[in-house]
Formats: sequence, C-alpha cells, structure tokens
Amino acid sequence: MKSQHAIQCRLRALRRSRPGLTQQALADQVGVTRQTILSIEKGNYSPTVGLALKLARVLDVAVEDLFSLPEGEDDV
Amino acid sequence: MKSQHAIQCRLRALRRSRPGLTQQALADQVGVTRQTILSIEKGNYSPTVGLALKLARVLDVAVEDLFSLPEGEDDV
DNA sequence: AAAATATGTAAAATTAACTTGACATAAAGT
DNA sequence: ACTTTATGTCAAGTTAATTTTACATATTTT
Repeated sequence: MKSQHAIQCRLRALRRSRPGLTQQALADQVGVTRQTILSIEKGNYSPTVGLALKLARVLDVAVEDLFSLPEGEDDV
Repeated sequence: MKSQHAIQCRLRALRRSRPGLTQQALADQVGVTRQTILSIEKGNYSPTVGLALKLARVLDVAVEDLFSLPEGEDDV
C-alpha cells in the first residue's frame, strides 16, 4: 500500500532520460532487486537514504532532485 | 546492530552547531521520537529519504551534506 | 508471428527502520 | 547538594523497506 505521507519521486522520468537504463540495469548498479526499483517508481514506498544517495549518484542528480517532500508539510 | 554498509552521518555535528537544538527538539520538528534521532546519530541505522529530507530541511543543508556514501563503494 | 527483453502485479518472507517505555548517566542550573 | 534537562542504553514490539519467486502483459527484435 502506498503510504499516505508519501514523498514525491521522479525516479522514472530520470531513469528514462538515460537511454538503455532499464530497471534491471539500475537495480544492479545500486545493488538492489528490480522489484525495489519498480516499487519506488510506482510509489509503493520510498527508499532509505543509502539507496537514495546511490540512485542520485547513478543518475547524476541531487537527492533533492530525485525525491522531495510534499508541500504543506511544514506545520508543526 | 550497526549495519556493515553504514553510510556516513554528520547529524550530531550539524545539530550541535545549532544552539538549543536538542535531540528532543529536533525529533519534534521532524515528527519522530528522540530514540530515532539518537539511533541515527549513533549510527545504529540510517533513516528513510523522507526523514533525511526533513532533517536536511531543518538543518538547512543538502541531504548530501548530512549523509554520504562511504568511499570505494563504486565498484559493481 | 515468434522470440526475446522490459515492465507490471501479487503474495509471502526477511530485514531494517521506528516506536514505546523504563532506567541510568551526564551536564547544567539554582 | 539538589533538581532539572539532556543524553545514553537496553529490550520488545510495530511498521515499513527489501527480497524472493512466480506469472502476466507490453514492447522490441529478428
């Protein structure tokens, strides 16, 4: 189930901007299974920082470019 | 137990650079318990991206400034 | 159109993140 | 010295991330 507090994820778009970078290929590069990539792209859940850092590195973007908090989550 | 693939975490130093920012205060601001902050600072585990983004926002730094992958983890 | 590759769905199992609560030590304030 | 506030430790429980496996549907290639 998708968590309610889900963060925004631009993984799919960024991955597809890299020709030939398949889910499996990306999964191999960051050391997870294809299911994990798929689930993150689908928004089923969001990764841990470690994985986020690896994904950002492979895609050559900042973590903040890959994932971002939904607006209006600033209230205490 | 600290995971072997642990990422580097500069949370404690950054938190302490903010006078008055106690573990409890930080925990409240990002919506977790004090134990979670303590465990992350101690390196017991690393947070999910969502929490990492919130911590980075409160501390006004980039996620990459707070957490970073250990060097030499670039081999396939 | 058949074969191969890429993506999607779904469920059970495992591991790790996070919580709760209780107590112990350290530091700071009065 | 006492009280308060901040940090640390430990254990058990809950929830979420990740794996594994298996199959289904697209998409691409020949």
